[in-house]
Amino acid sequence: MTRRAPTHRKPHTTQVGIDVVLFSIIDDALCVLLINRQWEPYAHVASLPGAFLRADETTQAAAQHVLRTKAGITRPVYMEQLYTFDTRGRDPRGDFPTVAYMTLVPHTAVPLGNSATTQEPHWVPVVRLPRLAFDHELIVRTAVARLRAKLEYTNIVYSLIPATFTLTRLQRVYEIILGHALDKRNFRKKYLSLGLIRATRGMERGGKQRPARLYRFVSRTPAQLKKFF
Amino acid sequence: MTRRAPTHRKPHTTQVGIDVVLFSIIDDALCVLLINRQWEPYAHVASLPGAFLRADETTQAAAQHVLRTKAGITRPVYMEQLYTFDTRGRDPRGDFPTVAYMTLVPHTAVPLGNSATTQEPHWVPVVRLPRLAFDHELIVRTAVARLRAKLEYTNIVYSLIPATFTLTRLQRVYEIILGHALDKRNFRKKYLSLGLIRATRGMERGGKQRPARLYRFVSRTPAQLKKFF
DNA sequence: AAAATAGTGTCTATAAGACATTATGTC
DNA sequence: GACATAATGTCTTATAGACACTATTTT
Repeated sequence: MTRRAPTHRKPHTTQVGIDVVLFSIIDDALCVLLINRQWEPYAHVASLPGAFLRADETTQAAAQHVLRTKAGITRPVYMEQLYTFDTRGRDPRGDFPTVAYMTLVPHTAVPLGNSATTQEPHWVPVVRLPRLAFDHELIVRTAVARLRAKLEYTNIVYSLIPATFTLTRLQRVYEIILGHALDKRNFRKKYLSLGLIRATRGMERGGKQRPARLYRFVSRTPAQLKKFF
Repeated sequence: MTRRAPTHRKPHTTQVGIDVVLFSIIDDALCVLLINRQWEPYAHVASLPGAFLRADETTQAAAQHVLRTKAGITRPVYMEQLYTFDTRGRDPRGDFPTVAYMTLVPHTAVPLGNSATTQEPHWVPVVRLPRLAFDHELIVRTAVARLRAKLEYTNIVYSLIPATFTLTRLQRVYEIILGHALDKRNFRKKYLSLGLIRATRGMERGGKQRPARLYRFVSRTPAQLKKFF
């Protein structure tokens, strides 16, 4: 930021929006958390949970605040800034930029149920998006694209699955997000060679079949990989 | 953006910064355009050209306006939104977010020289950055990382070189930005196989040696590639 | 033993990387 | 003809992708 010449014009200020795209895998579908708007504009239309940036708050803190108050998420999850949207005419109240964040949580981490502050949050598969308020469809599509891309060269799936998981489950998550089937043997060969996960001593029982070995991520913090999928 | 409940609190508004990282290749170095600040804070310290977002202006339009007024760039160049920075304490005048854009121009497109509005713009190799105002060093580093990454899977180099160019020159640009040497035969084999560029009938004369064939990009618009470098 | 999913290896095709010589201009 | 850069191809290695059967548990 460069300071302007000292003119006498009052500096322009604007509201800044914060929107959060919260992804989770539910019932073998990539879902996004939506709420129903209560007031105009777009009353009763689905939208992303969001807020206005408040004084002395960073956009990241604001996004975390949205997660807490709108989705009841308190545990740390993966979160990254997605993009700052400011298409003209996105909001009938006037133009202002909105900083969108993308977050990932295992579905077990999200308490659902309506409360006074939660405005009927609900999960919707991204392939069945309803009409969304503002430019939120664009935001969701951008987030899906980012998620798919990042899946290929980072380890961020760790944030979508429980601490321990079977390789079949991990592969399923990849298939759900990427939208196409993967070869079982190639997936295992490649994933194990990355060194990101390690076998535990546990087995997943409960099915009517041979139990599967449980794995876990060596590290549950974001990492970039040279080569991936 | 979700509208808040109709409280009686006045909505918070803030200034929004716009900063532009303008890259060009000059004298075989990746350079960034800096200006010298005239006023506090950080008077006489180098900084990125920037501005405050004005009323009824998109961030992209604001970035383009900065390009025009601070760097004299009128021709279309490659520009993309980089990231929105809002680290605490970046600006002693208070915290507000700043939307950074990254743009690329061939050095021939940039008229240099000081004018009333240009505050001594000058090109500085990114490997020899001086002290920068605010969090501009972080912004430049982020931009360099983005540029390097994008070089590998997009065709955006077209915006850094003249309309026609030799393969040696193109390779040089890649080497300069990536920071390491590339094999001549492998580079040509791979680049030509991508189908992004086409040989012209022209040759580059002027040296004391065998003239080199001139090529040009088939399309000078951004494109994503499946595989690249 | 039937059902259901777990788990495993080879072969082929493609891409990446190392590497040196000949060609064609200018002076 | 000396100089300077242009232009070109092969071989090796690594990675990606296709592909099918055996193993282990539950009921």
